[in-house]
Amino acid sequence: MNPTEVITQRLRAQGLRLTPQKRVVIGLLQNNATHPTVDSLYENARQEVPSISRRTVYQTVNDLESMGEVTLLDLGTGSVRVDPNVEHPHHHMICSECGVVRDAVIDVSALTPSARDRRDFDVTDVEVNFRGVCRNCQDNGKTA
Amino acid sequence: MNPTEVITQRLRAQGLRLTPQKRVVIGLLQNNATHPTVDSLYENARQEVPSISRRTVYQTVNDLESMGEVTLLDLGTGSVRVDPNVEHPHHHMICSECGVVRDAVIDVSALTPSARDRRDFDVTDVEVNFRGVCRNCQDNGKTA
DNA sequence: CAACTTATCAACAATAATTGTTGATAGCAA
DNA sequence: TTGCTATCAACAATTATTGTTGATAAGTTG
Ligand SMILES: [Mn+2]
Ligand SMILES: [Mn+2]
Ligand SMILES: [Zn+2]
Ligand SMILES: [Zn+2]
Repeated sequence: MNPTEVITQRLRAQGLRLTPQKRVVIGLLQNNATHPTVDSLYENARQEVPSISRRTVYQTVNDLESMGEVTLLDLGTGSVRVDPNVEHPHHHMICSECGVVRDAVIDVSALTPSARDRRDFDVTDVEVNFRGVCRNCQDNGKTA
Repeated sequence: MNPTEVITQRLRAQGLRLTPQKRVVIGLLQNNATHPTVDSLYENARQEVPSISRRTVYQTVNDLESMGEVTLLDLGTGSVRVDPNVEHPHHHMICSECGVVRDAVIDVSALTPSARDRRDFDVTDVEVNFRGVCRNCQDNGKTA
């Protein structure tokens, strides 16, 4: 996502105002590679703005998505993940045990459905998910 | 998935019984490449067993998944899709407009995260989703 | 700075997919 | 046949997310 000053500009351009709640959520997302859920953003945001509601975090996150500042990932972990890394195309590794999501940079230029399949389907996006077990969960399994 | 007779055997081996409801759901899944939702299975099943409940369809589908006879796909379309094609590894094309899901057979052997990424993550499965617009939705858009 | 306009806040309720629970029933096993 | 136990299906609960709304507070204009 863009730096906070730029986002501020863009929000204003949309006719939206930069409230303290928005400021906090945006701050939490800057350089955040953890792919947080809305709920974890909410929990962290309340530390700074205790009165913030979950609804406001949803609103903010949806606004940011409309503006293209974040993408919302549905990776089958039960709830949406917020990804502020929209600059560098990438894919994901998802831990089946704990749901943690990590970035994976791979080349997908060779990935294409057969000509036959493409004839009836206009492909706009390719998404690769590596499913597996993260180091943490591997270690926990070892000691258990 | 296996032919109905084999599934029958395997159900019994699990201590499960082959009820009329299960029979209908299994029948609906045989050679079904539409990746139906549980709800669509339910709607079709009630035509044959009007008293069937949605819960029973969920139960049956979950039982079949535990037995490895189907896979349950969460593709971000709002509800789970049931895929009876477990014999041939394949991937999917998902229409962003209507949610229709089609099979796509591609080679993913070359798809690997960097050695660095794999060091901390034991990858067990690679999932490729082609997002786009199906022929039907393209045509509807044209005439609209 | 003051008045005005309007978006935002946050509480509350609604929605939708899925799972949990349970009394009655019905299908296997002896 | 008799009994045991899994299944049925109704009902309620759960969870993530969205809809609604009166009160508030932030921008804007003068
Ligand atoms: Mn990412
Ligand atoms: Mn399939
Ligand atoms: Zn993990
Ligand atoms: Zn479509």
